[in-house]
Amino acid sequence: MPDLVHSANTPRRIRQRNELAVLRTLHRHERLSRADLARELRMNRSSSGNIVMELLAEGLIREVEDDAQRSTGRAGRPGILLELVPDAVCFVGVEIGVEHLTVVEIDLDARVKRWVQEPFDGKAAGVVLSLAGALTLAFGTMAPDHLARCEGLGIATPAQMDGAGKIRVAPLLGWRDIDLAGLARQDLPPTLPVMAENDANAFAIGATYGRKVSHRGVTLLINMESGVGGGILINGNLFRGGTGLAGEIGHLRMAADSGASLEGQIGLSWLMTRYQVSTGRAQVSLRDLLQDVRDREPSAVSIAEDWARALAFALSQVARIIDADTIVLGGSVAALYPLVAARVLTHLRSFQEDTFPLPQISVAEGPESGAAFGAACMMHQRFLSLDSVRLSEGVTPLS
Amino acid sequence: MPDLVHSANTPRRIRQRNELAVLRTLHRHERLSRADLARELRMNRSSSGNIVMELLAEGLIREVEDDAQRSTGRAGRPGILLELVPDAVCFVGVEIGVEHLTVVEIDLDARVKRWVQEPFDGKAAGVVLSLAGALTLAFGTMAPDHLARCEGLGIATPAQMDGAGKIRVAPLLGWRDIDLAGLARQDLPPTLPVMAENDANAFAIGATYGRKVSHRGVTLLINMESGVGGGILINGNLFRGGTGLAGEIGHLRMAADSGASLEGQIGLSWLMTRYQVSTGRAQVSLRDLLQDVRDREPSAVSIAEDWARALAFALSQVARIIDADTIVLGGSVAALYPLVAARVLTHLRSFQEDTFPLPQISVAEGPESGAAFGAACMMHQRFLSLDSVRLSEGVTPLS
DNA sequence: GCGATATGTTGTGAGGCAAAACAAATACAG
DNA sequence: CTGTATTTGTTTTGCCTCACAACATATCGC
Repeated sequence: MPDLVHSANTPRRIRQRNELAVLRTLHRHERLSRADLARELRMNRSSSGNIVMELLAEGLIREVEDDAQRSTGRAGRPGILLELVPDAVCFVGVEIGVEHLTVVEIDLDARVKRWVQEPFDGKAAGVVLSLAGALTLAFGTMAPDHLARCEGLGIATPAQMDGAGKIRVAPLLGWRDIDLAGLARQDLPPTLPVMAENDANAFAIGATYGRKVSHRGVTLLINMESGVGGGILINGNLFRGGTGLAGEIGHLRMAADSGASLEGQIGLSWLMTRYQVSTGRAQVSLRDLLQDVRDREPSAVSIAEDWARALAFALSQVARIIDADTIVLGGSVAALYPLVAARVLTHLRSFQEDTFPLPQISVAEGPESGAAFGAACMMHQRFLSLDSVRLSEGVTPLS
Repeated sequence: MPDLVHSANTPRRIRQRNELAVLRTLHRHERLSRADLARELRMNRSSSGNIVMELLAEGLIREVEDDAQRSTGRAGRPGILLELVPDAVCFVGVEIGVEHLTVVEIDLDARVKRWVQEPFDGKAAGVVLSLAGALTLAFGTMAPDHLARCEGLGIATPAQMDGAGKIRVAPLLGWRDIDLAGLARQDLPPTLPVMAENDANAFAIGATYGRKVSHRGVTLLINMESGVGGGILINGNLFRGGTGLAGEIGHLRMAADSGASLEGQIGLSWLMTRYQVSTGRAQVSLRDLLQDVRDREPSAVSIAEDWARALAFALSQVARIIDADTIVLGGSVAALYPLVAARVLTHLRSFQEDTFPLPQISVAEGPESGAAFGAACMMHQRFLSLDSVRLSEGVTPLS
């Protein structure tokens, strides 16, 4: 976060800020001319032209060849559209989970170029083997020139992180006090930025990153699997909280006088256990439960109703505190939501006063939702921020 | 909020940023020399000297005369200490409450120069009379040259505000859809910045503003009177949420299957009602209750215990979601906290896993806690931000 | 008294943006 | 088809801000 007080503002920094502004604007709007950029950023055409010239030379952007776009209908000389060069750089996200290693590679457009997953016993492997396996899966088959274009590695793990990015404790993996990013840097080019992040937070970043909408405002992401995690985004930026645990709502209490946690009432484990009891079958799956709910099977509907009520309670608690205007549900259990959306909204309304605005609720979909993708997006976001390594090239050590 | 994308960065803006950085650093550190400033802001001594020269000419800062400070013990020429000129500007905060009008005036050091309160029936008065009364109380006795130095008016009311700063609805006052700041501007110099804010949010700003500590991190403020309001600060900046209602925890539900709200279990009304019932007395006061708790009067202790438990539950819910590292309790009811702090912490610990760090809890004190003071601080903060009017002097209308 | 050290000030140079002027490319009117 | 209006991209000029280096100033310690 660029702190007004602690950063000097030199003429060189102006240029860096403006270059980033051009890149970010181009990422948002896909294709713009130099004049469009000047209008959007409220700078002179001469300035935008100058900055564009530099970015063209760096190979980060290019002029669009497509002549179909040229006929604009307006009078005047048509502008030359500019766009990001997707393959100019790449970003890799890795998720070290309890059961899988997942690797996602995205380009400068933040589009997925590669998705790899392999089974993995995170608890048994230990830190060193886990990391080695993840790095091999990520970079093992990558050509040297491709690796050289990599501008960031993000690592997501189910761990509590401290403010400095070190793992405080990861119960599911049995880890404690580990500087995962630091360890990874030892086996990678020294210029490659590496960051580690909690998997729920990474998921939160990824779940909204591609979308044009909802970059503005407060978004709550909830990831529902066996456990229930969450993350909060404020104006598209991750809100980590005082100790990196913001949004971790799985252990939210359902009442002062009850030991029940949210995770225990809307998580996959609880759903499957209840479904198992109600059907009497030994083998049950989420897919079956969903079908039974669709078929209005009474016992399944009852389970779904309880789920909806617990979810609505949690959402109302969170909405009351952070006043989120958008809520995105992810994880396999999220598939249950569309079947009971009306019930959730009814409960939500009953928990709030009439004047309190209800948030928009949607379900995350597609392969582009997951902690690995989010970790890659985190590095993409970093590349387009003032922390970018591109900016530190010119620093000279104090003599 | 300075948006990287939507603001051009001109050489002129560098200077503005750096002037602000000097003012803010001086506000934080009280007294610094030019060389100190250069080190702190990582700029050249010549630059800091140049900026200081300009600020001296503007009359916002001055050189300290006090020669006692000069002997530093170190070798080398001692620096000339600089400090803000407190009376160079002033900021006024107004609280239009249900029962009182309150006005607070602070100086550039953010110290209280004036505090006025008068009884008032907000519900009966209506918008126009309320505002007129508030403005008269604030500016009626102010000399013209003093008014000219006023650089901001903040208005706090018990109202839901939208993102643009307009009142959506204020149930306690019976108001709806009112642009309070706009109305106030009509009767004031056009250059005077005016902002309206929810009283709980204003309180939150004020409760931490003076302190050197806790400017960093996430702070939750809770104001407990008849009602219970709250506000969230992230790195010293108010977090308003998607619709300006973040931190409004008074109506937090205590359980999914109960209609009880937090306000109904820790607010002043509930405390007094229960105390009244337990003592059988017709007239009871908070002061009496506190004394009875100190005297270990069993029924009073029981009330306090329930209060502690409900408070701990609410704090644990909030901590789980926003991961606050600091909690500040305010309002008259907060006086109960020191008597049961240990109980609250015990409950809080029982609601959380062992690995979850507990926040620091403290009680706001002194006249410098209140919505009016907070509203004044909000304008002080604005003066030292990029939104400051000082910066818009040089803008030329587009030709 | 003298060197060491730190501060404040001055002059020079480089980097960045805005404004204005100009060349290029298109639409439209006649 | 020609000329005008309009918009874009480029070039030139000038101004502003900062960093750097050099110098004058002030204090401490020997």
